[in-house]
Amino acid sequence: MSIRNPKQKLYEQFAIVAKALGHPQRLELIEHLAQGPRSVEALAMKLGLPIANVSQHLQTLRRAGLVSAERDGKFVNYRLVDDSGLVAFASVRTVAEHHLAEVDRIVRGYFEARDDMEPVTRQELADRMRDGLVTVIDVRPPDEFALGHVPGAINVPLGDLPARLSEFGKDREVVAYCRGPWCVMSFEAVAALRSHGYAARRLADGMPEWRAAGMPVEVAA
Amino acid sequence: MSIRNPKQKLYEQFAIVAKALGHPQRLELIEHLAQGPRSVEALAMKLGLPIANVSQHLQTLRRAGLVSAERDGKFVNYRLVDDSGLVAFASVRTVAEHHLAEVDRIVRGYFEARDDMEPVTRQELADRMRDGLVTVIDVRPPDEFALGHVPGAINVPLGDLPARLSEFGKDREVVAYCRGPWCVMSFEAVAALRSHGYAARRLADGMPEWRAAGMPVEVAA
DNA sequence: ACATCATTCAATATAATCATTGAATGACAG
DNA sequence: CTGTCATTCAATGATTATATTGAATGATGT
Repeated sequence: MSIRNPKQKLYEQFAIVAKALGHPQRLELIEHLAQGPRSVEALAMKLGLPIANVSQHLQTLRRAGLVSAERDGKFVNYRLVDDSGLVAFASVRTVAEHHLAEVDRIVRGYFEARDDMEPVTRQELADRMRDGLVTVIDVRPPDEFALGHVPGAINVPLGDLPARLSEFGKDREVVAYCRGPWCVMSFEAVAALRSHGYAARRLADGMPEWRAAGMPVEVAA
Repeated sequence: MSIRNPKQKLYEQFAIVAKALGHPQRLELIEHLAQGPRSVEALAMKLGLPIANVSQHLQTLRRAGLVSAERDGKFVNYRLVDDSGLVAFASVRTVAEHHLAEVDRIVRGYFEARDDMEPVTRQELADRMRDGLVTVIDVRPPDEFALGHVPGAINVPLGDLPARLSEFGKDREVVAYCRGPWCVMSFEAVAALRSHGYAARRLADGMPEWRAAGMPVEVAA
């Protein structure tokens, strides 16, 4: 039996955090919780997973200090304890973006040409919105939109997009955003818009990053 | 059989990176590689692990895009591909520091009073060194010291410390640093120095962070 | 060609993680 | 008190990660 010295014990603690981030569905849970607090059931619905399974993943995240739980009547609401989990997620994502060829391959699947996938930066979007040059659409579900969105953005859940194409002019660029830098709904929205002849691009990241950058956020009344 | 959509595929890629960070000994490997490139054997020696085991861990890190390998004669030298892996490690560490009680407990084990463990910041150390107020010791092994150290620091490997206590004056504060923010050698050095009546503190982080901050680095001739 | 050395590979046993199921808990409403 | 509902727990098999061993590979020097 190996004696574990303090160094190893410390590293084991760090590894607990990294391990908690090391499962695709826990990452998805973090992304959803970044939109706002949610009950176990709500999260299970969003991910399309059994409740017991989600409950266990949430407890793994809690043991890693990433989320906290608070009981509210029959429900238990989970939330991110602070931004540090998102920062860790973002830095992991950065490694994958820069060094895993597979990520490139997946993203490229959405677009014909490489320059088509160049996203709009936060600042660029803010400037162009001020000048009235763009239509901004938030492709998340209405409940997430209600918890906070880019001022002036229209809520067009991805499923509704085909039926609502006529709302947009082909002369104005449409910028789509959703939950985060790699939330695929905005990729799909842009791909759909383009296939119908609209000029469309993605915002480089999503709502939590917009909020974290100190940009104005509009909340439903 | 589940069909994996692009969203899930993306998250699986991110999870590969996080999973690679999710093992204590792989984190230790990263910390060592942050000092400079190393062969498999050299790393195995430093960690005290079988070579085949280290080789496999390194390949996990390579598949995650964190390290790269280059053959040099009989040896294969591994190195961090860039700083992004260290950034990810640092952000994972931040979560653990802030939210895992166990980390606090381990660190506290080295010190009697809480304020005794307050570390010296990089800038504070630079200022006080300029004024000639402190003795700086680098407690890493000589080979790591040779690859780059704080200018003016004395190399006192942890094992040699007891025999070399007389080199320091009890009127000058001694600042110890090693491989990174949680490299326990500096904790142990400070604890040892204090138990012999010296005024000692730790640098808040280690060599890689000092270098990354653009501070001057001295390399052995 | 041969021996040597660093590394990787392949095979194995062990351990940890994961998804699923059904039962237990804790809160609320009647 | 009873029934209902959200969540957690406990137990299970299935999958995956890990450590260990010994053999295979690839480069070097004689």
